[in-house]
Amino acid sequence: MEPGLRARKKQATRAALQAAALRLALERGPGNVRVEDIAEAAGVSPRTYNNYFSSREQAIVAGITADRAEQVAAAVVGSPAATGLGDAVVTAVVGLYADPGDRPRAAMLMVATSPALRACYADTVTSIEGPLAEAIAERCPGVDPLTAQVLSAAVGAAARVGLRQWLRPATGAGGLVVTSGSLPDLVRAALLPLAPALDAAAGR
Amino acid sequence: MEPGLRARKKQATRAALQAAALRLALERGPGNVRVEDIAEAAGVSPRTYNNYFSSREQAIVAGITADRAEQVAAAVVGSPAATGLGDAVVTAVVGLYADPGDRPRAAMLMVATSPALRACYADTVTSIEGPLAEAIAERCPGVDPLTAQVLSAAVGAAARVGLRQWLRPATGAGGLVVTSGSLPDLVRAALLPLAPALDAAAGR
DNA sequence: ACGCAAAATTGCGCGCACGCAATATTTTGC
DNA sequence: GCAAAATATTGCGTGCGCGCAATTTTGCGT
Repeated sequence: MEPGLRARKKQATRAALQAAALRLALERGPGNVRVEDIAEAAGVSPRTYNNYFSSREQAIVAGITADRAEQVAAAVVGSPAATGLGDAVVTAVVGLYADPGDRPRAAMLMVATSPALRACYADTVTSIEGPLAEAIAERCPGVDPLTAQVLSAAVGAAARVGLRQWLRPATGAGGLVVTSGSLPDLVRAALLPLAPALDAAAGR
Repeated sequence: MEPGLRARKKQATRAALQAAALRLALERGPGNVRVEDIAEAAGVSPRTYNNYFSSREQAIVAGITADRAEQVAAAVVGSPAATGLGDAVVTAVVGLYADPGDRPRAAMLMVATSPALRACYADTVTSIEGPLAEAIAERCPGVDPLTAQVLSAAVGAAARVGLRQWLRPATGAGGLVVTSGSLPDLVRAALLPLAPALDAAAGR
């Protein structure tokens, strides 16, 4: 059964809201954009905005991190069967942060600047946990569903730590090493300590 | 240097706010308590409330989960040196959820009922991550600080999953096993998959 | 004891999130 | 096609979170 007019229109307005939010935030700065503005730009009532997104920042970051979840899940189930679960997951997640061009880079800079956006952006990794858990369960039919959930939640948490580390504005004083490498490397480093747990669960 | 009058008074009003919030929430139900009420009960301005807590629910849950963080950290560094890091951490965290009496149980029931409180309660485990990371670093001087952070974040995430599982209102339909055991057992089960990662990091 | 600087409290105003009920639009069944 | 059921959009009202500036309280040196 195809989506139907209703669902398609819903997706359309959602996309319009995301696009409008991102555009306005980029050209005015995130602090100078009210929900009213976004709603107007998308041709919809302010109240309707909050039917789609439950915070002002959500639409902006949603415009950046569109379909992370499906990406990771697909990468995990699609990785060669020979590789261990740890490698598969780490590679899949790191793949999300390979630099994809120029427009996104400006967006990331904006995210790094605004604390509210940082927080919201970190929260988006939560959205991958569900699909990732399913992917793990599918790849390793033997594991307890709860274990799969736990592992994916742990992966999410680790990714958040890596993210946080990357967009830390350089604390200055006490920090011994402030040089944060490239994002993918940082995320990989953050995920690595979890590999033993993943492999142990996979190996039963 | 002892706290000084200033800091002590601050702690006093914070405690008063927590107590008032918890009391009012228990006797009226969490939905029927406005910030204004809590502030008034604590003899302070509504604006001041938000100088101490940044959400309406925070004061309530703070009244329940007082000094979790120090507890866990102490338990980790204080556990016998012979036990592996995995066992030490698991035991320490599980120890937080040993049933401590009757008043807390009523409070937990209230938390389980209100979605907003559930979310806020889950967020509180985040507060243990910092101290836990320090404790891990102290116990195993060899490990990378980033690794310590990652592991404690993962532990927090796992604990959240256990919590969520426990206070799930029984989805009914598709759930094969809805019988959730006791909270401590559930949390232990959730933490167990991470033990390999902890031990691996500790053993270098 | 006194006054001054630091810090906490307070009032004010703005925008946001959301429940609720009314309204408009789409889908379904005939 | 068309009425009815299902679902989406909107306006309104309430409470919340917080930046800002004025005011009060606290701590300390002399």
